[in-house]
Amino acid sequence: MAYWLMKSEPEEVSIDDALAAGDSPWFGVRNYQARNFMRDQMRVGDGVLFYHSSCAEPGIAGIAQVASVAYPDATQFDPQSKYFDAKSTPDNPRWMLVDIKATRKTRLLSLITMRSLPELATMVVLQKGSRLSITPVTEDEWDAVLKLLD
DNA sequence: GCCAACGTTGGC
DNA sequence: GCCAACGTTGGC
Repeated sequence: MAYWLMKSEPEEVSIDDALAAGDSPWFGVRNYQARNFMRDQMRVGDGVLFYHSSCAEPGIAGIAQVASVAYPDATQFDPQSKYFDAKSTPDNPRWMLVDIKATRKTRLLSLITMRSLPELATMVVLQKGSRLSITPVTEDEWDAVLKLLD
């Protein structure tokens, strides 16, 4: 079992949206490293910290689980989508995703608070220059975050 | 809106 | 394969 932090812009998909939707595809990732985490390393049942980014109060807003293995992101084939990729074909899809199931909304653990806590200092998302939308979380970091959210 | 940091593209 | 130019992310 592994753990992850996944960023979502709440204007697009918030923790409330995700809770209402049930299992839903984590569409729109267009970064190879983030794709590779989903394609190669995620397993059903992995723990996910649901993070709100590009908003007034960025931070961890809920808990989720990986709910499927990887499969092609349908938005890459849709010319109407802002995630359309003309260089990708159904025979050779470039972008993969997993389904995510939100399990609960938590109080907001803000980025500012996260930065102030020594037990979270090792988190990849907090490293200087880090902007990956999906980052691995260690078991110690996961335990520390859940303890803070209790 | 700014801009640091990082990723991608494409000419050579 | 190098690397300059350009694009994107995302906090502030």
